[in-house]
Amino acid sequence: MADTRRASTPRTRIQQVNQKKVLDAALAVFSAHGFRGATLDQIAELAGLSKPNLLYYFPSKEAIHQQLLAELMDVWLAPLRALDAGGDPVSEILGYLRRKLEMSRDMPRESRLFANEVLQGAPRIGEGLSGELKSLVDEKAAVIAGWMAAGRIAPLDPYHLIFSIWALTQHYADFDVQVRAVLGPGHDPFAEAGSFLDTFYRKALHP
Amino acid sequence: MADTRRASTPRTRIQQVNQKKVLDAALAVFSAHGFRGATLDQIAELAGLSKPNLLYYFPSKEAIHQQLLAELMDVWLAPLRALDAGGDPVSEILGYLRRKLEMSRDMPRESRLFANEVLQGAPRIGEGLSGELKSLVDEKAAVIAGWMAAGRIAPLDPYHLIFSIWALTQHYADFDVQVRAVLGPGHDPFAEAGSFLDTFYRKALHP
DNA sequence: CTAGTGTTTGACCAAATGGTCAGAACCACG
DNA sequence: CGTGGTTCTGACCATTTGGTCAAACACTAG
Repeated sequence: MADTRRASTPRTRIQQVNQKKVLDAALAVFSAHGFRGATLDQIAELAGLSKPNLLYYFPSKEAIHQQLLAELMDVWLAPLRALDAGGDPVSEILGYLRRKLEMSRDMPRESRLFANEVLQGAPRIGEGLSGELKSLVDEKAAVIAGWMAAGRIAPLDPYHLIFSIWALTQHYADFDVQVRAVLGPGHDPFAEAGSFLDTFYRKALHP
Repeated sequence: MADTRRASTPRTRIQQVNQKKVLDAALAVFSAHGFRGATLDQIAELAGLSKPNLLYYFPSKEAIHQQLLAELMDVWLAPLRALDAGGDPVSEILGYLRRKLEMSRDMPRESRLFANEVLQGAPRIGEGLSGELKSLVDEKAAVIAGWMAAGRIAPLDPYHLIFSIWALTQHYADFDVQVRAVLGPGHDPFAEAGSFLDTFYRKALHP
């Protein structure tokens, strides 16, 4: 019976292993060259599989890309989800900042995959942005606005405050080459960014 | 005699006009789809020329892309060049911020072209980053460090301060779709960003 | 062992794409 | 007018690339 190879439900150990190999290779290639710039041959070679074998596990290039983005969305939003309305405002926001920066440091490929997608107009996750993402941001922006109204942190547009955290942290992953080129050798961009951003936001948020 | 069609020295009015048409079309297509994602057919059609005719003016796809990047570099660095060591520190930095934000608003295609290039590891302008760009940043970072040492603005890492301005302003061009999706309709992202960033930096820079 | 299912591959295909070329059309100028 | 350079095009080409397929191979349950 035809087995509509669905990546979401691996049945064999081999399937599990190889699907993981493919997704990992695809992440590397897509994030480095963009969707159009990536080729199945590149992905297959990096995964250690033949191209037809790769296409045995995923129905198409599109499908691989889509699954990567789908899996990424959850991980990507986790730090913001963790922002706690009951915590201390400054600690919560700085904590979010720190978690996002750590993600840029530890998952730069994922960051670039996302950046590539949004740069090109988010053709494959447009709904994700105006749906899941917007809902979450609306919710957390309200929390932050509450803190501001209570005078616990400086009054700022909460949406753009969140945007600023995205921009500043993702910049270190997405523009890594540029940052390193400008700083020159002998620097740890992420460590430096950590303390810079901490000071920066601490001052900006002070009521 | 063979005329090595060099885009840099247009001889005829027709050459001038058509080269401009090509570059404009190419900017639109490259910035929207990345280098590999763009096709000569797309560019030719948008420029209103046939593909062979397009290749009469530029020797290759690469050449078009390279010229766009080369021309862009100057424009891109102009705002930072204008940062005046003799001016008032806060005004100068906020002025730089404003000029960069205006560039994001008025030249989003250029911003995305640049972002695409750097995202993929800056394969075509790597030297530009560690040469021209680094020199300029070194110079201006020293100026800012001077202001900080004199206690005229808060002490912060000047390099990362500059990075922060890049990140925050370019974000509104490069992630425009995301920003608009999250804000929903009825917003002017750039206007809001203008006042948010002004307040934000004013607080952060205060000694 | 063996049958049946899951896995892998070489050979192949159609479409897309960057680029070429010979010649036609156009245009300015003596 | 006509001549020489400039501009433009249809036809064509080689390569790349996403994807298919029949058949070979491997593994495991009975």
